[in-house]
Amino acid sequence: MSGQLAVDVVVDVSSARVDGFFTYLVGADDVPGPGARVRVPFNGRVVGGWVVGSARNADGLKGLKAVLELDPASTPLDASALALATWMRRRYACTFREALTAVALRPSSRSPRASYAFVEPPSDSDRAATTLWLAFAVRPFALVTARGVLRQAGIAMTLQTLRGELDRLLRHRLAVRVALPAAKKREAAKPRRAPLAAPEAAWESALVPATTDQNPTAEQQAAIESLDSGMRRGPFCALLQGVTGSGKTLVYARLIDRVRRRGGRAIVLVPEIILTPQTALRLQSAFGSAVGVLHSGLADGEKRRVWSDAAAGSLDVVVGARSAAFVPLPSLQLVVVDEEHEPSYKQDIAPRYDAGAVAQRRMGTNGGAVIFGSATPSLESYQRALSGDIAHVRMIRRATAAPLPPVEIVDMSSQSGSASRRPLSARLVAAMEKTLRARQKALLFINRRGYAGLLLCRSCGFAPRCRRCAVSLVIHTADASMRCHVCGAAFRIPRRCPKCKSEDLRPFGFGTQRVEEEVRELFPHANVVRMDSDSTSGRGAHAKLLQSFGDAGDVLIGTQMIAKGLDFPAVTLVGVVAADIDLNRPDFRAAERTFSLLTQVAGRAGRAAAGSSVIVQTFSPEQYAVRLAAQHDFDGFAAIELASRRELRYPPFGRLAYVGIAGTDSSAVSRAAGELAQTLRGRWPAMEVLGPAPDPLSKAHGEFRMRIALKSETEAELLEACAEARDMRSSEDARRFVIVDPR
DNA sequence: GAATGGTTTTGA
DNA sequence: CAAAACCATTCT
Repeated sequence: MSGQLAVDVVVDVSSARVDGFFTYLVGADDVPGPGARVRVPFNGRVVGGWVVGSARNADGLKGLKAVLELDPASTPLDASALALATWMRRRYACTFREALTAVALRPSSRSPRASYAFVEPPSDSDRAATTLWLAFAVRPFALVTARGVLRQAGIAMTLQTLRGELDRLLRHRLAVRVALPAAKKREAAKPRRAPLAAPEAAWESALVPATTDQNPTAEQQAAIESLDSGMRRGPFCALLQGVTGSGKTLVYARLIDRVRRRGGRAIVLVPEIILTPQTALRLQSAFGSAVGVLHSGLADGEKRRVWSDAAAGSLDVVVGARSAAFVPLPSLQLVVVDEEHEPSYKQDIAPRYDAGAVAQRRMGTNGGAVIFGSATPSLESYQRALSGDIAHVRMIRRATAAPLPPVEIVDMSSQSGSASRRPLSARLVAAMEKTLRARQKALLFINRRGYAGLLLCRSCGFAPRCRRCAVSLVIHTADASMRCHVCGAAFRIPRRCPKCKSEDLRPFGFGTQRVEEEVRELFPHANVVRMDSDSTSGRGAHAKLLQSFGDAGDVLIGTQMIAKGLDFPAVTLVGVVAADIDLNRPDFRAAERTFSLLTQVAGRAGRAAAGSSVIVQTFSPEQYAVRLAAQHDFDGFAAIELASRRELRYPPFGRLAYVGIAGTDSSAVSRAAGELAQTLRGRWPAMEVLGPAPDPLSKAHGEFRMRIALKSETEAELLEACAEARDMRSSEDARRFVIVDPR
């Protein structure tokens, strides 16, 4: 017996081709445990990696290399984190490494950038290399810097070509790759607390009149007792379905309080980063400094601090977006998923996990509880609650006892003549007049930013589209540009039609900017605030706009970012400018999304007292999602929607996955997609393989996109097919991505 | 993804 | 004829 030991390591190399672990030798006196972050030699270079599993005897294993070092800076993952990553890998058809980067605190995105350094002068004949040598003979340089120097010298080069050139220098041993010294790391940086204080204070005064020390209503109390008794019985999962304004946050706070008294800890997930401050403040009023905030918007250092505080046990509650589902809180006993129907809980890049499902997995294995809260649950959760798979607790009254506001539908197709080209109907304008005269506030919701959805040529029907993304360019008046909302490209608005040279170009379809213009014209004395991702780009801009609306605003115009979580008691009128925008999206969830959006927006009205109203403008007044949202009838809507889902075998009646194929060569993409679909059909005759069809986003960032939909009765079959689709060899110039349980 | 080694292409 | 381009294979 040699006594030599070995560990299995997942290398931090981003390719599906190296998914799995590799075995390395370790010294007997310095054995890294499972979950440790190490550096290992890999194919001629040094890469990071995670140890999975414990050390074992290396006898009989030949040709192994040795672990170089243990990363002292990172805390090892515990066994449950490793188990969670293992589960994610299969569940979301991602690589081991992708799963681990989600479960571990994501390594700094600004890792020391690899760069180059000369070791010998290049030959005189190579002009580019000689130029670089003159500039960087003795110091290392980065790719981008090199390009700058070359451009100065009049040598233009794409990064791609430059990379090739530099790689050639490496091959010829004239240069080496080095890691740039981590001098730019902010060791000496001041804590980033101060700039955060002001916006948070704004939230407090504008939006958080209610703390959690109010007395629960009878209905809230009943919900608390029922959920708590379920929680005490072991692993537990429940849907808390409470109408907008029913006071779900108070219920969460009380449950967390009980968990905490029993020595447990809790995570509260909210759908978006901008919603964390208000939730955190409410919980801080109850639990003080035991509450932490964690999301991807924090600076690296801050993130690290919260993460380690949580792991050390000095936090009892962590509030955060999606990624907070992984915080390593010891004795974690409760995860609250607020607004659980929100699609943002699904991560849209690999690993494409769903934070709610992750929470459930964590609590299922740890014996804790998950509470999904929503006024308009996802049909998956709702069906599970109906079938008794998870507990179902409802709250049908608002905590303030204010009634849900009446909703009036305005049929925009009956608007005649010039009125039909304006965003606001006479009915909505009249209601706004009345509201403003009473010194109350109005909120206008339109789910499209910019001025107009497209520019239309009246003589030939041509509408400019983004060449890289195949979507209409949206008109923005602020800088007279047309912008692609997929890739961000911006163009000047043409005076004449690029196709037929006609000058009769007209904006078509309304956006927030157009609505703002209209409102300013109609109500010149009103204080108008517009909130969309264009007006909230700066740090704290979001909170500042809300503050100013709360203080002196009359009309708030915005996209879906104003649909959630706002609580302005003075808002007595809510107008939905165009309910059809989401309804017409080519997605099986279009109706569900429209229903929930309308309900959430309507819920912003009259939270304090009676006498508020909601006006919904639509071209489809009879559509069931619109009609039933207006009647506040979730059950009625769900019954219709579930019946149609059942018929088409869409979730929750069967499992769904998309396999996407993307590439710059359109025919290669469709050939690869066709072959893949055929192979899948042959391999899985019982499974429904739909397509390939063009992805709803048929072209994005210059890549053509196709999509194959997989529908299956059983999870095992679906996941196996997904893993196969991902791993299948393909010689084509087409990349593949798998989305299990799309939202 | 990146390195390696083997094969084909290309241009003075 | 050798450098460059291409391509498949492998990584412990």
